Amino acid sequence: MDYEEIMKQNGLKRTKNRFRILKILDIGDIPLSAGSIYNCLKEEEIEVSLSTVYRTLEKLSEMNIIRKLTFNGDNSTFFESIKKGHRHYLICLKCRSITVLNKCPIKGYQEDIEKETSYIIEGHKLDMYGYCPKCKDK
Amino acid sequence: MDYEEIMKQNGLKRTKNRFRILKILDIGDIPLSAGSIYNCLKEEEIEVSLSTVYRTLEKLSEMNIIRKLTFNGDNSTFFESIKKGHRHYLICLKCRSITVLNKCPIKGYQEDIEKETSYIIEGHKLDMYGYCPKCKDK
DNA sequence: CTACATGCAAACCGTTTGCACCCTA
DNA sequence: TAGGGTGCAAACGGTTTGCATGTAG
Repeated sequence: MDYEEIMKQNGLKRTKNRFRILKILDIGDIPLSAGSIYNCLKEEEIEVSLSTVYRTLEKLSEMNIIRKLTFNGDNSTFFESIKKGHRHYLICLKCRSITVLNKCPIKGYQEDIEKETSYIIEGHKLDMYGYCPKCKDK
Repeated sequence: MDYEEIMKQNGLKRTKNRFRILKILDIGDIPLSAGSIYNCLKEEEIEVSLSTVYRTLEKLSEMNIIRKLTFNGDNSTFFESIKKGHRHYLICLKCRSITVLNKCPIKGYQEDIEKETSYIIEGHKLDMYGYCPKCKDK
């Protein structure tokens, strides 16, 4: 089901702003903060207010079209399209750059924890922290 | 090496406030926010300002006596003693309670990523998200 | 035409900082 | 008694919200 469908079903209007924000999140390969999405739009000479960006991101999160992420050491929230699938991240402790990791080593762990704790596990988040090739030598 | 030694070596004074905060972090078994530490102190009828709590936590983090943690969906930072060792967490998406998981499924993954990406990996963070036994039925 | 979307400015809230005073070593 | 520690209030920065206006359906 595509974005238009999902929006229609949830009674959301399909506005230019929403599609622009979705496009930015679809094209980029790393999670973006509200502020950097806002800056992308500005660079494209598109006028949107920051609050619209936040409100849009909130709506899209509620509709499970995008997901919110936070990382240790960052004071802002990041967003990425659900289409990116299940992934992990490698954060540089110096320059804060984000690298995507597609390999997931968890597998059976989730089921183990579910049995042990009687929780219903919805998902997990695994981030690696270290120094990227550019920063590690300095 | 104990806390006193570490503080002495870093030229930090050993004040009552610092030991009180360390004690709270040592006793508790789950990560705490600055605000909840502040409240603990209040309950013990100890007068400390919130900014002292923050400054202390910052110092202790720099000295690697405690570590900072952030979780998806929380807007505050959590702290725990390094003495707790390497652990993972299970966060309830409804009541936001935190459960500690001692099993770590990562092992070889870290080395694999190090080779693949040429990063120096310092550590990783794995959190599970789901619904706790109390919340899952509601 | 109606309900949702948006811009703007103000409010929010966790966190940080400047400054004067206090206390440990 | 010197230099770090602390309280208080103000500043900060990311995020949210109230309100009046704009626009999709």
